[in-house]
Amino acid sequence: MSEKLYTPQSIEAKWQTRWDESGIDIANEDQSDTRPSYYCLEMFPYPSGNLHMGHVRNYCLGDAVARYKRMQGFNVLHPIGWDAFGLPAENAAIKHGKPPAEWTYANIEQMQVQLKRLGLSYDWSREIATCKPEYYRWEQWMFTKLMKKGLAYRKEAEVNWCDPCHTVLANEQVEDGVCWRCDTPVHKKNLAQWFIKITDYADELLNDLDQLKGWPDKVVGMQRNWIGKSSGAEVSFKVENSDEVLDIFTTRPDTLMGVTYMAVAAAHPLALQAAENNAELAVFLEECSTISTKEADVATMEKKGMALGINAIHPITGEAVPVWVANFVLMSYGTGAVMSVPAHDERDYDFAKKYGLNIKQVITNAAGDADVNDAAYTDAGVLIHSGEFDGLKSNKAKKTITHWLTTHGKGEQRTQFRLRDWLVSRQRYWGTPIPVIHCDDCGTVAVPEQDLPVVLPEHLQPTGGASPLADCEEFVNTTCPQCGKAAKRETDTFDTFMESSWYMNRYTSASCDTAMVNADAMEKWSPVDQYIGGVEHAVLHLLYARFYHKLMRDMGLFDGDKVGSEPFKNLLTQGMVLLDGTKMSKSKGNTVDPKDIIEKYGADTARLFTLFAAPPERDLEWSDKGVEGASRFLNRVWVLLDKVGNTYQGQADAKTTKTLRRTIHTHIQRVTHAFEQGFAFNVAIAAMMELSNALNAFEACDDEGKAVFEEGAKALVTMLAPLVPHFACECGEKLGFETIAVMAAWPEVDESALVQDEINLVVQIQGKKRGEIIVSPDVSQDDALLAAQADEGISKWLEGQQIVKVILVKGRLLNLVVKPA
RNA sequence: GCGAGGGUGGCGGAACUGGUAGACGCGCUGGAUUUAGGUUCCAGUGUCUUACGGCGUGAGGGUUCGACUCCCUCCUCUCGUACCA
Repeated sequence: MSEKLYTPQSIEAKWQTRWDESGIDIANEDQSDTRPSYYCLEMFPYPSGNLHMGHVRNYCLGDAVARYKRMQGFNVLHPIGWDAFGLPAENAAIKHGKPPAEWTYANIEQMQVQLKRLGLSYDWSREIATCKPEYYRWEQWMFTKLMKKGLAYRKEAEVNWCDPCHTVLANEQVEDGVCWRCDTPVHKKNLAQWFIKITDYADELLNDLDQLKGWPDKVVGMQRNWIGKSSGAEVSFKVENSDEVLDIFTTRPDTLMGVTYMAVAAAHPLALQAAENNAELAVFLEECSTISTKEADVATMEKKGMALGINAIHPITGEAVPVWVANFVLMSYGTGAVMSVPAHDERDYDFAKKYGLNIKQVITNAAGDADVNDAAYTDAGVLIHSGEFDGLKSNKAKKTITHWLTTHGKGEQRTQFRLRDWLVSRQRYWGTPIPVIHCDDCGTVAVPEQDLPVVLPEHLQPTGGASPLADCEEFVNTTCPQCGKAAKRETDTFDTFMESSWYMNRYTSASCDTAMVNADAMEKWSPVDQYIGGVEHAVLHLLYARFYHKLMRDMGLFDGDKVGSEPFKNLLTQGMVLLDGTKMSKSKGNTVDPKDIIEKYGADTARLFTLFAAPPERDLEWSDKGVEGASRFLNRVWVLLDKVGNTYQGQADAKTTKTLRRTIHTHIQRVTHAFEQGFAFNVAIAAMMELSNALNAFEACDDEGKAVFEEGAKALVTMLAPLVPHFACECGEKLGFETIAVMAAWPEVDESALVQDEINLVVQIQGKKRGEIIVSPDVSQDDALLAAQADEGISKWLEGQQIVKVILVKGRLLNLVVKPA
């Protein structure tokens, strides 16, 4: 018995070696290759050292796509690399006392082996690691160009600061408001930081979303909301007894007459100034500086505030309204100040109630009976208590009031984006050095192109305190490229989203050492035809990558007309891998190690299960029993192939043979359709299982039967090839395929095999199924009705009833609407 | 808080543009093979009901000849929320 079983351990290595030797996974750059090109990309991994099930799922999906497209006749680019900079390497370095570089390179080596065991068809000749100077030098080059264009600039921004550790903490390193290492409360601190002006591209990033027909609607929607274009007015409030002006943005200028106070951020200059001779206020501002910088925390915390003791002058009425500081106003958003209209904004309403501030209703509903006694009235409506603007509807009032402000020099119509400029500097060691030199005389100077790359020293050891780069004299000390005097290098590094924002383009030209990308290669491969990765990247990574692609285009690195302005044509966002309903994670201890599964069942079983257990975009619940089921299926197919060429004593007459052939071709059609419709591999596999079951139930008793059975077996093996490539190759060899199964042509549907002489037509009465009739596929409504009335099981439902309506859905059902006669 | 997505048997899921709900797999039950266990094979398996049949896709309402599918209200879970990647 065991001899009959398929043994993955012995065949998987064999086929992996053959694929390697034949070079079938290398994307062909040869001009003479006339196949259309197809670029399939999975989000590259962070080299944590261990391949987890999330990776396995991601790469099995991508490999199935890449292999399917090769079989469809495409010249496929399917690259892999490493997103190698980042915080975890520094954490590991602190823990193990080894430099992050050492840890990272060792992990990459380990994960290469793990990936290869899965039998993924990668073009390893294009492998990149973002921590290598030959990669990040182009990122540095790009940044210096952006500085020249004025698209990169320096500005103060808040960071999480830990005093004892003397370092900036990532949000992830702040746990319940204290430092993860020393438990000291974290507070905010301002630091000069580098930004890239993504807001200059906000409109294009928004408009080009319309091009992304191959993206899930949800991702497009999330990006649209993230960019958050809104129109409204900028309004200037004079500060009483001062030359200062408080500028605010509002989407509701129609409620301007209802302003009863102003709110500014704790870090706002007006607040800081007022606190200088107000001890109580200073304490409050200090308290505000300890709250989280996370938007979710800011939005859900208790709203607190304090009067600054100064007033602003209402631009229209000239009345004085008090200026408050409020912990929910963010300095990083807009101007760090807002006008407050408690009558028509929920948050302002709650705040006003809490602190006894005035509430002035200026909008009412059409009936004129809306009140604000218990809650804010936030809908649009008609203006009241608004002087000359009374009686205007909200929409009209927005324009009228904005116009009034404009003509009086106190404001103007403005478009505001929720999107903020991209803060790209990090106060960390393991990242791309920002290519800038600080000179006492010349200021901030970009490193000239010929001096790039600024190479990160890889031997340094982080301690958890300040970046070791700052203490590395041979790195820090340099000369000013402009005046030649002694100067210091910037010791901040780039956000790792910088590296992952352009890697998809670098793969097209991985070995190019004269430019960031090669324009011809970009034309051949870009944009990515199919991008696959986790939905957690729906906004940040995917937005930054879209932005970067446009930056590269505008830098003239490729022809935008030929390549296009978007880097990813189609996007598949895969779900997470769960165990017992929660995400598999090391910290929770609910992981399944892919290595164990591969050792026990083979890579193909692991691949088959992850593709079968859930649709790609949904979360996948891990099931050991399900894995066994996948393994059983492969065994059943393996045994099934022994029947090829054999004749049995069955009753497979001509009709049964014809039915089998129809089944084979409807299933080729269904599998192909499932592949084409969003890569629904789970549905495709179910259809292949059905085909396998149908073949298994068939016993050929003549040559015709044998031939059809063989046709079905070959189609099944061919369609399995993108999913379980080792298994399919071995089966293909067994069946005498002319080429190895993974290079075989995808089976084609023979339309003539699909034709049916008669079908089962469902008969419904009042929409409920009451029976079936056997009719010709193109039966007329009248004939179908006669056949239904002639059927005993159906006609009993028609006794004493009058048929008032007949609906025939061709090939599907007949519905009779009746009423008592 | 805000933004987005999901909820179908005991479980994972299927159902083309509104047209037979539960394909396929897991589990379970019974049987065959086996000294036994495992494996493998065969049959059954939404639920209530003796049956006829009724009821069933998170809850409630609506549109329709017909609703898992479209509309409204609500509940709930998941993801993102800008220094994790």
